[in-house]
Amino acid sequence: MSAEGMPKAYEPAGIENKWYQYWENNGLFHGKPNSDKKPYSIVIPPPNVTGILTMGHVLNNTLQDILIRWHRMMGEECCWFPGTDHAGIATESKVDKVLRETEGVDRRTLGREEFIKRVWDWKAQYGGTIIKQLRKLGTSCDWERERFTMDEGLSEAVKQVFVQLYNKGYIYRGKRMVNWCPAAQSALSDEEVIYKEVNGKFWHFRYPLTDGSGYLVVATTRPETMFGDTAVAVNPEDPRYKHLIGKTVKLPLTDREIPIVADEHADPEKGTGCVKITPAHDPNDYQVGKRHDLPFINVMNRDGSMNSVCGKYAGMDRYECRKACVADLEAQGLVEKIEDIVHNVGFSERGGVEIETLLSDQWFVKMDELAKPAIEAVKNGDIKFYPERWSKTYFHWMENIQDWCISRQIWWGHRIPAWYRGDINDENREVYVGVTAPEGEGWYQEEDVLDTWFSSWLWPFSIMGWPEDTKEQEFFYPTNDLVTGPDIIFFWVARMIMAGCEFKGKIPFKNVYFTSIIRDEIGRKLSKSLGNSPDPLDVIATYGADALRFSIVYIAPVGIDIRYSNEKCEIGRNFANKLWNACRFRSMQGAVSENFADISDLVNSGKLTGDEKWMLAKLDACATDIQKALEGFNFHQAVHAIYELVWSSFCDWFIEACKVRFATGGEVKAQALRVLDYAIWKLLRLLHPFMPFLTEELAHQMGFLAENESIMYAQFPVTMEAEGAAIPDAAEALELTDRKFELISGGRTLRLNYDIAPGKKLDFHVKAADQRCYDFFMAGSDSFKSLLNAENLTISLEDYGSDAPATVLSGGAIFLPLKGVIDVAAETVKLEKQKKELLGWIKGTEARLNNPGFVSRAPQKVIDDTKAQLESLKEKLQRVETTLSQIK
RNA sequence: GUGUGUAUAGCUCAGUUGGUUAGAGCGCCACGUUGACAUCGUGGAGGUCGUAGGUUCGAGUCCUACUACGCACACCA
Repeated sequence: MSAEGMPKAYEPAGIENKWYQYWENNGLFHGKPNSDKKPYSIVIPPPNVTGILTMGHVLNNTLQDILIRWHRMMGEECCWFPGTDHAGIATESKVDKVLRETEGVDRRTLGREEFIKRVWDWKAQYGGTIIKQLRKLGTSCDWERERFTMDEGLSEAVKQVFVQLYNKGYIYRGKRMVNWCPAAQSALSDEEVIYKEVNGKFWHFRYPLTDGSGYLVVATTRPETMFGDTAVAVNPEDPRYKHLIGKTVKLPLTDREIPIVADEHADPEKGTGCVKITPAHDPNDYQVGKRHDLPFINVMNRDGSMNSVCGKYAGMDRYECRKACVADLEAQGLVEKIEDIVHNVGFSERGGVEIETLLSDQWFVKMDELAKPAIEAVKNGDIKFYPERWSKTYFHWMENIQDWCISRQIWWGHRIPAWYRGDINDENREVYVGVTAPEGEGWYQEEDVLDTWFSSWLWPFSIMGWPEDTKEQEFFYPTNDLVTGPDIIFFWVARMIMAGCEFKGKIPFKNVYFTSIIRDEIGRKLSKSLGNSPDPLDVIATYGADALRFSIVYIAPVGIDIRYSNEKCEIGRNFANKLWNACRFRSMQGAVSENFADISDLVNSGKLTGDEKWMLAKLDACATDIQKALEGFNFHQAVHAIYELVWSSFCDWFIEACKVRFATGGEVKAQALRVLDYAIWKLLRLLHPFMPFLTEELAHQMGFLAENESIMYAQFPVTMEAEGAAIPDAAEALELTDRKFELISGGRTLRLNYDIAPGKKLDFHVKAADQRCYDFFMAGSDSFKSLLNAENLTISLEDYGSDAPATVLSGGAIFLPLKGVIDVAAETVKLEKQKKELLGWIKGTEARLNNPGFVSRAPQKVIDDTKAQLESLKEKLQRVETTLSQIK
């Protein structure tokens, strides 16, 4: 393709769509379970089916895509299993809301069956949004294997697991204190409760003693629950109240009489030392109630309103009732005082409303036995966490694990496979648990559905067809890497490990990489209400998917929160454009070289220039760096390595150094182009996992691939040594070329200091530091000269020998011969400053070497290095002094 | 309360098992556009590495305490 075919700026939109379609239509994402290659697999953390793509998804899926594309290029048989989660409560409330807004009906008026049908309809119409959006990002998921947690097969897995755990005695049903969400009108697990600090009041009420001898003052933050009080507790050792134990008080606003009991739970230091006991609405009070055999009085309806036991307050909302209670107590003179306090209150993760704790019949999973092998798997290193510290969080939770409340009083989800026979209110009615309904008359199914996570925890194998035996499981299970946010370590990661160990007898994945949390530029969480949550699709439209992917990894710090703003995507966009133009420049020099992929003959011929060896060595180092970085999940480091390679080493130095050789033409140009092509093809492959679209486009544009080939399956670069063509004298070429480039920068500084236009050709003189440098600089003098934009460049072992501004560097000194224009004063100041610095370093280094402690204790290598350093400092000083004396 | 993290240039962050001139990007300043790229180039300014101790021949790096800001869990009448 000619340069005319390449616009001056990279325009991603059309290119991205073109290649994604090509990849997907040609089945390039598909992983086959019976390959003789090494398997590599990832399961996607299934996004909510109602969801739309967020920056969090972008980060998470970019990282997974980097991993899978990298492994694919290393010749492994890769499969990334995608899908979505039915997200019980979230989806149910979302569809409920939509129905209310659009049709004016809610789920209750529709009834269970009709409502569920509507949810499926809704899912069919809008549910695929996030899946379509993920494609825009370039994710190479195996879409043929897309699954949904309520697909038939996955539902089967859920039932099997439920029955299996029930039969093992790990699942039980019982009346327990649970977290209740009045918005969803369902029980929640402990993990679904978020504690937030809120400003509240501490009300001190007078509870009159029945015998008329006064009153007790109890303090509470929840006045409305007083209708459920069945005792007042005092500490048995509390001298203030000891004599009252066994007496009763009259519960205000009711006509009930309740006992004063002695219980350790009452802390004399807290509040008034007297605590109202509401056993049906507080976990601690529940325990007290059990110890003292108190009645359990439920005072609330499912929606958080007060129920019939509350007399005239019945039907009021809990907050309304709170106000009314306080007002009425005040009127009766029973309010002692009201304090302002800040306290933690539990909120429902999904509903956002304050949760209630109340007694109800729910299904639970006993977790302690399940946890044991899962703890062991992380302890013994079968599963590794990155960053490693998350394993502490994991252990802490796992070692204190509580039973898991899995029943939800909603409709959208997997209905619990349990059936009852007998009166619904009979606690001893018959129960049957099985995959299918029992035979016989009179059975009716449990109304509740399962917690969403009860299907998600099976994801790594249910997605592969479990409980059927499938080739997918045989080949791809356990998966290799899991990439997810640390916020779901309990919800999902820990439970998947337990499920894998229990049902497959094998861990579900080997490595877990926990991503950073994305925040806005000033560190706030991204949220819709703050309006600081960028739409990734807008970002992709503006900057390109590759730019977004690259930038977000580039700016992601190691293990702490990411501060994101759209402007940061300029990093990736500019980088893409830079590479695009480098390739555009190359294509202007003529057709792609033959044998661009293998230059071993050239390497062995001994014809490589120093610059070329330097470039190839840089590529080697970068390939090694990226390999190492990705093996340790250091995405950030990998991206920085390729950025540095492309922009600095390749564009700023190597291409610039090539230009003079292109101008020379003939064999010189042909060799330069071939090495350049080799380098471009290599760095495109290095970059492909990070910027898939751009690299595919350029690989074709440049002619590295035939029309029916894809860079997706090109080999991920290894070092030239691994290719069987080690670069001769690579280390020396690296060192001496660096020195040469350093001298060139020095020369440019001289030019600027003397206000000489960059375009003006002028003479330079270089005094090489030693014979080795001299020989190397002479061999590469063509680019040396052109990079300096010099009219003449003399390289010698001699000083320039007259008054000229100079800079002294490790490779030697560079002089700018300016007859008569030298600013002696300025030069003297500059050189004196350098001399002073050098003297300081020499003094310090000598002091170190004269320190007996250093010489006797430091390793020999450090001592040798220090000595060598001192020598070079002294040499440098000498050159500075010589130059100084010549100026004067 | 327990655990855990962070503090380095104006901003956002790198900085290997301690090795002695602490780096990058952005921003800033100066100069530059007859063609790879102004989404660019060349050069420059800018940091006593949160504070105080300690270990060591040597500390941004290890230890202790403190300060500030996070996060998780627990408590929360």
